[in-house]
Amino acid sequence: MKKSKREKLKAAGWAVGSVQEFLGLSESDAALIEMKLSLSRSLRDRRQRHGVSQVELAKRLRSSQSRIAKMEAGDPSVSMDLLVSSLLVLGASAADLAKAIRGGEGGKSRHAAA
Amino acid sequence: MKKSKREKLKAAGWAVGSVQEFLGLSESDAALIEMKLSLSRSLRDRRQRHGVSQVELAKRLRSSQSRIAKMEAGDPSVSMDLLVSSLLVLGASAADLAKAIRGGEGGKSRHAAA
DNA sequence: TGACATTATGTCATATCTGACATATAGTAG
DNA sequence: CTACTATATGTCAGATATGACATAATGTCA
Repeated sequence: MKKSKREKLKAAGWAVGSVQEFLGLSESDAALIEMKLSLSRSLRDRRQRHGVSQVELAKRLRSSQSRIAKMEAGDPSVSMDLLVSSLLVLGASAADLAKAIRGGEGGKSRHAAA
Repeated sequence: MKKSKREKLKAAGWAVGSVQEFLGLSESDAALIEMKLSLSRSLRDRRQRHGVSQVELAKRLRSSQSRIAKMEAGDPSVSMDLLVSSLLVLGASAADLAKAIRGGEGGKSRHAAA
């Protein structure tokens, strides 16, 4: 898929949502990126709701704090596998994942459950 | 996550469904693997329904026929990113993806739509 | 202010994934 | 049988992702 474009996106600072428009990004490339961003938002939400620090999550994942940070920052260098693994480790179900992929759960609901 | 276990799984021939049991596979590792298998089944289904050959799909993805075959065979060497990209290229929507991840659409419905 | 916890950013060696290629194995038609 | 198309399997050099590490922000509490 040519990673260079994703790098450019990151560099450009871009507003979240509807990524595509600004460079010749194919329909499906854009969709994939938005999915990953949605997952990364879900990850931060879920981690915080569970009161887990990045360091703690890194331990559970046998990864490192810096990689968790990159995940949550939507860094292009993180794979979908890692994002999904992280959510699973935080107890997300397949249904939760499905919702996250759709873009659901992105914003903080005002009166969220624990 | 230690890829070695996945390799073993592949080597063992395993029956599809409920992968976990047989080696000390963590709950979430197993879930990830089952998700990927579900995606690979969806991929084959969708590709065939669309009457697209592996060679043709490879072209659209700028990948190669052998990689498509590996994807559909559930080879441990394929990333979730690639599986998802492939489905997207075949016109799958986020909702379709969500369903696939859940394990939905695994079996061929007898009177499926085009 | 300082001491501490948490998160962000950058770099790098190594592990893993990827496309390409060769080749094998069906299946089908002539 | 041959020729052709589709799919499977193995290998490998090059690309990308990964964990680890250092270090910089940022925040909090006294």
